[in-house]
Amino acid sequence: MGVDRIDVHTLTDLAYETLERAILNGTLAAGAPLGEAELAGQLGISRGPLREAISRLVGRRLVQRIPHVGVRVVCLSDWDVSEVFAMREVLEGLAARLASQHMSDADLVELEACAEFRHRPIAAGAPRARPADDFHVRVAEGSRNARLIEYLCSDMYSLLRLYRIRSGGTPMRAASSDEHREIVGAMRARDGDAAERLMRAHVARARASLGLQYDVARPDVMPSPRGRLGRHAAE
Amino acid sequence: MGVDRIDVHTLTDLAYETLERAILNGTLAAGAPLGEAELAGQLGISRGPLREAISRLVGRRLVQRIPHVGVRVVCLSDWDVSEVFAMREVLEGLAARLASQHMSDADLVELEACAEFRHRPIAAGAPRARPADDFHVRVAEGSRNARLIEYLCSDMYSLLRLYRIRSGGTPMRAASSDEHREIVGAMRARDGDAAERLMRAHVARARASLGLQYDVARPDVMPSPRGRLGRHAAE
DNA sequence: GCCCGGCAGATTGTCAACAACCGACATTTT
DNA sequence: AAAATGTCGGTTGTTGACAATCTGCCGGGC
Repeated sequence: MGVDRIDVHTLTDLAYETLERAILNGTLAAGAPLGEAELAGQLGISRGPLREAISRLVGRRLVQRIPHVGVRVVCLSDWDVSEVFAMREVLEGLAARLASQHMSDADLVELEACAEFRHRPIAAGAPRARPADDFHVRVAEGSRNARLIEYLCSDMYSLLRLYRIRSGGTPMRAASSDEHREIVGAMRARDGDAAERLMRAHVARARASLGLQYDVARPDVMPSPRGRLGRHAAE
Repeated sequence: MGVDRIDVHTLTDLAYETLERAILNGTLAAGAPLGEAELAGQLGISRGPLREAISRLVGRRLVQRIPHVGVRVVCLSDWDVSEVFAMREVLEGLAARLASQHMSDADLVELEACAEFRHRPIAAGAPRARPADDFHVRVAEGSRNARLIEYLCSDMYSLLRLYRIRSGGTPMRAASSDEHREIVGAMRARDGDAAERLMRAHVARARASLGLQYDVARPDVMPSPRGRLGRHAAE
């Protein structure tokens, strides 16, 4: 085959990737304010590309910008996480259903091997963005639905990792691996309905183990912090 | 309750909103290339804020940027739309389930009134971004899940409208209203399971009426157009 | 002693100019 | 004549400086 196409990296791209990594890593804590001049100097670039990178993050809703005040990393409340879990439940259910149609038998064998490993200690040393040996990531990729993969792996898992960092380590339920194996069993039997049902229950139990409520009306008001970009969990 | 924060509009915000509207309107056709200098002059602003607005759109995946070449509005293939519909199916199912728990009886009466109207001729004169009298929008809002509402109404429906513009008018199925009424019936009975099931079937039928395949392996390769920002459906 | 108004400092928003790169055309070579 | 190569115009990427705005602090007034 020919040579791989060299992917040109503009400064904006570099800044974007660096910031994204820093946010998902925990280097930039949730709620932390981002000073443009400081960051630009730190990255060795001008404020222009940096602002474009930040704008891209705004579009992805990983950071919030208040005009003339500043930018800060999003801070997920328990409520937000609860909402994310509700969506994750049905989306992962869909992924499991699709995966049980699209994954080959060989894929499923590999998947079963991943059922054992649950989240390793986060933020340890996970330089690559998408650890492909995670069970849920594998199932998502097995769906063969690019948009679903993108949303689950790039948007949703990122947010949840952000939350886990904020609220300490991972609970790591013991029964998780068993549930994984059960899901794989349904997929091997090519039973999409069962796979979806089991996956939804699995995610629901994961949410419950976090002690998160659900089905409750949203308060809809948050006491906005007054002092210049609240120092929530920052610094 | 406190007062709503008055939202100051910076030039970047203005450009962002203008571009978003233009894209979802069809003024900027799918696949159309955006020249920075031209647009900046047209909006009466400098290239700086415009580029930030575009970056935000990149983050939202409404436009694509190729370094040193240019920016163009995303062009959804039938495949992409198929993928979106798969996600929409489960997400709207979730919305229906949640809405049947959260919507008041009065809300449901109003909702039933919306069951009749199906999409009016698009792009006619819909200046406001979120027509609140659409059945699906109402159901989404009834879920009381802010993230779900945001994703369905701002991201998903926008993309689908984009696609409808490209491929002519809306099919407008006749049975749609009946299915709507059936869904409302399940919600009035506070039967979340039935509401979810019916809504999923409803969306699935809508997809089928578009003649979209599903469950098929993705080709995964697209022959990249050669001429400087392919003139797909541009101009 | 507490509240209100103005001042200073810093940060963000915007702009115009410079540099780097890509696509297309004209030229040269086989 | 066809293919490869050099050059040119135009667009994008990046920078530094300037203007506008917000925050925190200080002083005066009640």
